[in-house]
Amino acid sequence: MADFGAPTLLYAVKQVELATRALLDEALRESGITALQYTALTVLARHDGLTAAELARNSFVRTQSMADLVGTLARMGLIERHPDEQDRRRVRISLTARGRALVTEYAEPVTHLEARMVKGLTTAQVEALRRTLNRCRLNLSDEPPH
Amino acid sequence: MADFGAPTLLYAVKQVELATRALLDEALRESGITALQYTALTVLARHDGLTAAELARNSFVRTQSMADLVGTLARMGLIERHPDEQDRRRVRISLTARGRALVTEYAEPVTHLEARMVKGLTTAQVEALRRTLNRCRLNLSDEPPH
DNA sequence: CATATCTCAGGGGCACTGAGATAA
DNA sequence: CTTATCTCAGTGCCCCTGAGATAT
Repeated sequence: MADFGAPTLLYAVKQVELATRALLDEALRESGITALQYTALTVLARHDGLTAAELARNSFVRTQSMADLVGTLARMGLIERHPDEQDRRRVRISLTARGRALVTEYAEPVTHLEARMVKGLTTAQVEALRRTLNRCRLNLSDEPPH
Repeated sequence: MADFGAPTLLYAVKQVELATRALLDEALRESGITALQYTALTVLARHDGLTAAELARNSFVRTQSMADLVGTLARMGLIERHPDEQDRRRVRISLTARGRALVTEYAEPVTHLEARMVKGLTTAQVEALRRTLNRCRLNLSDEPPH
């Protein structure tokens, strides 16, 4: 495939993300959920009881946007919402058995996709990529000086 | 900001892309275009005369999706479409003066955003990131063996 | 009162499928 | 006839703004 120039790192990141999203959407098509919805499920699998607002902040989107996504997953029966007894503004989110099964079912294809992405790179290069990306994320999360 | 776990590289890439998209959308808000539209304009700035189908393949989306985006940019007066004389199925796309001016106007903020992202990294680390991301993109573009 | 969470209503961007016209 | 490009029609997800209810 032609590469129409990747002059900036921002563009390079975007391109890799576009490619992974497309391939992940394709792999998930039969399940009826999108790449973004699957990603949200994996976050919940690792952090049971998060609220929609917490998920939103983690994903750099507005609370309302995350509420849409959460509502869709709830309608699909993949997550459950329970009011927090201590702070009744909050609604904590948990995976259902079906949601957990779906995450497990696609763990292997996702691992395979990631292996394809880093093919030909050394272990040291992969670890450097991971560390660097995490650093970039932190840099972008920081409040800019004012 | 809390980091709800980044177990996979796919997730780390997604997180960085989400953060950059959010900040770029914010910077571009006054201009009335989105981060994705701006990215398309920068690609056209560097590769005048591409067709919508070529842009689509480069962005891992369907021709129809790119046609929507191109139509929006044309309605805004940022690009122009000209039929190809040699192959009259093709419609070649060029930036208008206004489109070119917009790309130029935001070049500096985009550079600043990228500098913020890589703050604290060495030149060698930044170059390794660029090379690794480009390799990942190529790995994902390759047709998988069948 | 100020702040945080959640919800509702509305709008637009962006991706998809499917089908059709045109041209190589 | 097959293939590639572009367009139209319809659908749904995702993200936004703005406003309002509820709880801290």
